[in-house]
Amino acid sequence: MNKRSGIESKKRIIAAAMEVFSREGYAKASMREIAKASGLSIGGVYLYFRNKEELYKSLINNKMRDIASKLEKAAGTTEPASAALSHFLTLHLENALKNKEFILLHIREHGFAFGREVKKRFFRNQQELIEKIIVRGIHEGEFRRCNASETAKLVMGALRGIVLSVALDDITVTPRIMNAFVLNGLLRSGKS
Amino acid sequence: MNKRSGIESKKRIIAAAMEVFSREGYAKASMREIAKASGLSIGGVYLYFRNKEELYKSLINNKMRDIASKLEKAAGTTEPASAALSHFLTLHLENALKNKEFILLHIREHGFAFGREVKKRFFRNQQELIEKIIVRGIHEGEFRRCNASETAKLVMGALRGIVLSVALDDITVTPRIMNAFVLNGLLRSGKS
Amino acid sequence: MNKRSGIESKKRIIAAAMEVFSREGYAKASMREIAKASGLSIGGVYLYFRNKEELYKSLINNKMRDIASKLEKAAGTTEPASAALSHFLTLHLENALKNKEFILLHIREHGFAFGREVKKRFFRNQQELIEKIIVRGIHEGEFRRCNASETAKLVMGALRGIVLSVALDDITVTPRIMNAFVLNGLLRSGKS
Amino acid sequence: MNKRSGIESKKRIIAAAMEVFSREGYAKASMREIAKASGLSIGGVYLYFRNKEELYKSLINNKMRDIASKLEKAAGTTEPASAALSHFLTLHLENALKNKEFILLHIREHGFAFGREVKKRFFRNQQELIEKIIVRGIHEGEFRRCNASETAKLVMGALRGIVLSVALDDITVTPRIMNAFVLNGLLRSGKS
DNA sequence: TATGAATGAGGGTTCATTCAT
DNA sequence: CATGAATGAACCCTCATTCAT
Repeated sequence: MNKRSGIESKKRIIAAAMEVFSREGYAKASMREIAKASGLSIGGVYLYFRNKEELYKSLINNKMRDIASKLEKAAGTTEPASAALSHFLTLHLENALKNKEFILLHIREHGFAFGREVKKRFFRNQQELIEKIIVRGIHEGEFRRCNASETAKLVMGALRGIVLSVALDDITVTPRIMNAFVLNGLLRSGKS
Repeated sequence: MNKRSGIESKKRIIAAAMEVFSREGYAKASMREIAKASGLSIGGVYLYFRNKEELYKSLINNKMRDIASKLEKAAGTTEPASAALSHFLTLHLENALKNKEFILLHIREHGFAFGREVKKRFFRNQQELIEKIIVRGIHEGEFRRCNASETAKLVMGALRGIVLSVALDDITVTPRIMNAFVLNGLLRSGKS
Repeated sequence: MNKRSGIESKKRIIAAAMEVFSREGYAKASMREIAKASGLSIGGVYLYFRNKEELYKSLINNKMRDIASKLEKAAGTTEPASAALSHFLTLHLENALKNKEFILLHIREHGFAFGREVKKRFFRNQQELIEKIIVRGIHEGEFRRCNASETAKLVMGALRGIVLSVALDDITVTPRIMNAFVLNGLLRSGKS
Repeated sequence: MNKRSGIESKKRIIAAAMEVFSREGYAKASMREIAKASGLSIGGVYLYFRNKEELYKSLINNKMRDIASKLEKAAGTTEPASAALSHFLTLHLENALKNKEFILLHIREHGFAFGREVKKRFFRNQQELIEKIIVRGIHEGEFRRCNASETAKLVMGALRGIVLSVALDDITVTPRIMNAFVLNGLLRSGKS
């Protein structure tokens, strides 16, 4: 009968749920464990979330919105496209390191029925941000001509994979090298 | 009591398990469903696999070996490094398309206790294959100087992400564009 | 969702478990049946006992302790050894009648892995109590000279068998006759 | 497809079943294990015994008959009652040592539905043999006067318990001491 | 006479969810 | 707001038994 404000309790639950869902995956995570980790009773958790699914969705949506809003800012600058892209990539990488737990959960349960749409939308949005930068880069003569939309897909995919490697396998990647790779590719200048 | 050869039954189970595990993930997949999908009774499945974990591991290991052996061949050629890499990337992509189901399962349960090591080893091996090509490329003057090991990580990561996007979001990526991206990057030649 | 106090529920489970285990033996007894007999749901039983084994062990240990403590008192008296032994035997018999169910379970699963040690210890202790009485009886000139330890084994064994007959086959044995048998044997005095 | 005579196979099954039933108890013993231990396939066992219950009953009955016939002979002698009883007890003890496995199974599953009657009959018969000896002993002036029927129960019970101790706890009991105990009791001659 | 693949009921156990307090 | 005892469906797995070969 620990009296706490509702908001305080809700926050504790969300934090605990993030921890447990990340560690165990949606299916194996148990409400009992989440309750214990949040210092509430089982019944207490159900006071704030109608059921497991809702708790999970709420988690995903909140985090997703947080991250998306941070990333969007980075794409709106007027600096040269190459710098903007570097900026964007670096931010993604930093974000991944800060939210390892979430990234893992996110990937693991990507195909999962709940929140599937939110996730797809997120990636579509990110891809569009990249595409805009690429288009601008080509327009301003900085980037070589290419199918911007297709290339954005690739950059997004590559970014995703790199983030994945970092989160999943504790691989370290410095933003500098990543940016160089995306901008220059592997070939020596002058070749094609 | 439909009599079938043991081998036939085992194959049916493996196919069914792949389907169900991919769709539901390890934890949510039920032996009942796998049994039904394979046209056997529950007990029948346990005739061929001691338990759920063993069935899963067997699945992962077999598929992994298959794929790895195919990919290894591609890296052993003597063609120019750029062609070899293109080759390698293309094969990975094609492989992903053919094994969508497995790729999904694989990523979803990557951090999962069973078979974790097999998976890590697979990626480490792939990364080494890439590194060799890069080293050769630099040596033969085709690739620009860079930290081969770090770059291999990036290429592997990027490839992984692209494959993931293809498998997860039904995004279409043509090998040609992917190869161009990896080799040339985004910048126009002559810039850095 | 009949609300009851936890203690109340635990008692009901223990009583039900005793009944079912005794009737069916450990292996055949089912948690489902125990649950039903205790008026709880399956899950309810698992609220109080982690698993079947623990429930069984808890049962055995508790009952064993109860019985042992009652019997120990009887052996500590200062009356003549013959009276003390009669006392002890009578108590054992009465106890058997009161705990028929448990005696049955106990014998049935004696060799059973769980609780095997507890049971052996119980009998060893009882045997030692008997031995002390015999030693005293010989010392005080009441009992004939004999190997006290060997004889204690026999008395314990005989007692065990008599108890068994009573519990298993609904044979009636009066303490008076039993005591006479143990003290006098079958031969007429003066013979050997 | 090992060709063997039917009788040979049946014997092998019975031996294997005795071993497995004794080790595991009826409920936990599995037909699979019995089959394997007898060197036959599962189906092979079912060729000789309609089901598990029948196999068990067959086992019990056979062994019971064997043992009973051996013991009956000992009770028919014309020697003095005390010698006859000693003889009888000794035989029981020797028999127990030779058939430890079976004794264990027998006690464990005594209350078990199948074969319960056979077992009761066996003990009733043994008890009657003892009673006859006691009646004769009293008649011939060798035994003190007592309720022969009640005392026979006790002797049977005691014997059973001693046999149990020997089989269950690997306690060693010499026939000499056991006979002395049963005949003389604990008190010094001359007392009562 | 013998095999062993196949079946499916049933057993132990977990866990999301409810509700009286 | 909060608790935690209680429920019961569903899970993994075993095993007696059958039957095509």
